[in-house]
Parts: sequence; structure tokens; C-alpha cells
Amino acid sequence: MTDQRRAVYDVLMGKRDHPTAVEVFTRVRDKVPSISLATVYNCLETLADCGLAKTVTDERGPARYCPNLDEHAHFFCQSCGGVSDIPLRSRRHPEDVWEFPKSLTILRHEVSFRGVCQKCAPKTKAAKRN
Amino acid sequence: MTDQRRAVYDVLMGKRDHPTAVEVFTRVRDKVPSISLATVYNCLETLADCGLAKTVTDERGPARYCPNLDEHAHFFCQSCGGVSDIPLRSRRHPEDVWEFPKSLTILRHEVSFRGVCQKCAPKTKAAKRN
DNA sequence: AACCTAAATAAGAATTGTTCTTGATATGAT
DNA sequence: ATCATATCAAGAACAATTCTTATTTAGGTT
Repeated sequence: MTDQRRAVYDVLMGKRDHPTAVEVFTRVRDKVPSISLATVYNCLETLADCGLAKTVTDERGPARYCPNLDEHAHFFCQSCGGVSDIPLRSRRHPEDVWEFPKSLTILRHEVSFRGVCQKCAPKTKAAKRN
Repeated sequence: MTDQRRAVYDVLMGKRDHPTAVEVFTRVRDKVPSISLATVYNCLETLADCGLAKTVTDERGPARYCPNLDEHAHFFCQSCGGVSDIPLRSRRHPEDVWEFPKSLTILRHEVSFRGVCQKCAPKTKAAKRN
């Protein structure tokens, strides 16, 4: 545990959103001004490997990092780019919906939903009228 | 519909796998030797926009293109990089498993599973013994 | 407390996959 | 045939990430 890792971890836990590596970088520089972006990438990867954070990707956009360790999916707003967590229903599993071939060993899954968030819904309707 | 789009479409339909843009490019050059990679990207994007193909992404790897238009998820083998389709159980929906906030308008979803395929399972076990 | 070794860091170059720019070509309506 | 619009090829540009190298640091051992 180094100063840099501690600072990256604190930044991630301090604000429960889904920052990119660059966003973490700008936030963490307040605490450790000398930190480099490469180190932020390294620290985030280390935290993810340790199970202290999750990596989230929206198509080909920058990777984002999520401090929520519960099993959950993600929602991406097409309009504002916002990301939010979607919880699993209790006692439900992806196997309830998808038919897994027995020959496959499933180790993890990543579920992403795309659409429009509440805040953006009015804008989108207005845009459709044009 | 141009020669290039037709050729890209034929290539995608001709082999039911999940090629990257570069793989499509090398296959399609047999038919249209003068085609450029940028045009392959354009054609694939056009096909995806028309609903004739789906775009599939595995974390930060290259985008892949899928000719299977049925609703399905994807499985990525961590060992060999292979991609396969996972069908939806009949009359099941993601809402059965995840608790969608009513405030969100869900337009589409993307579900990815990761693990080890049948072919790679023995190798992986052997590797674990080391 | 000084020393040692492996691991982590900073800085910037390099890489990867994709998108953009430009001028040339082709297509379809008039 | 002419013109407007869309597509194409070629390669430059771009964004996000990873790699390389030299330096620094953590943390265990004397």
C-alpha cells in the first residue's frame, strides 16, 4: 500500500460515481500533485485485481471505475453520458434469462443497458419533434 | 447499395463468426481488392445502423461484428479469445433479473459473459497445476 | 539505524483501434 | 449530358491505453 494507491482508492470511494482514469487523475492530484496518469492507471488496475473496484466500459469509450462491489449492471444515458447502477433482483441470476451451453465455464458477466435517463427524457422528446 | 457494401455484407454473412474490422477487411479484399480499411469501417457502421449486423465489443479489444440478428448475449473465452452466441431463454427478459428504476427509458442492452470454452478447459486446468 | 532487494513510480514514447480529412469517383435525378 | 449528393481510397490525426526506462520507495534483514 503506497501513498498513490491510498489516494486513488480514497478518491474512488469519496464520490460514488463512475469516473474515468483521467477524472480520477485530476481528482487525485489535489492530494498527491506529483502522481502521473500512468500510475493512476496502474493503481486502478491493481484495485480492480484486488476486487476493491470494478472496471466498466461503455462501448469504445474510456474505461470507468466503479466502487460499488455488489453484483449489479450499468445504465448509460445516450443523451448526457451519465452512468448509473442497476441492482440485481434478489435470488435472480443471469442463467434465469440466458441459456448457457453446459460446455462453457462462466466466470463473470457484464451487463449494460442503454437508453435515456429521467433528466434527459424531456430534451429527447423535444429533439424528436424537430 | 454499392459494390463495397455488398461485399462487406456477403463476407459477414458468409462465415457465421464474429470478425473484427481488420478480419473483414482481409476477407473482403479477395472480392474487391481496392477496398480500403476506412471503407470497411464505414460499411460495417452502415450495416449496423440499418440493423443488418450487430456490433460486439469485448472490453477494450477491437470491435467485432455479428450477423446474428436474434436477441442474444455473447461469451468470450479468456483463453483463446473465441466468441460465441448465448441465446435468450424463451419468454424471458433482462427485467426478470435486474430491477430497472422506472425513471429510466431502456432502449437496448448488451450482455457479455466471460470464462473458458470447452476446448480450452483442459489447458486451463493444466496451467493451474503449475 | 543503515542496508538491500523487489516493487512501484514518473515521464514520455509507442501502440492500438478508430475516426477524420481531402480530393477523386461514382450514382441518380433532372 | 449536367449537376448535386453520397461514397470511396489514402493516409493523417486522434484518443485511450500500455510500454519502456531510469529513479524512487517500501518494508524486511541484518
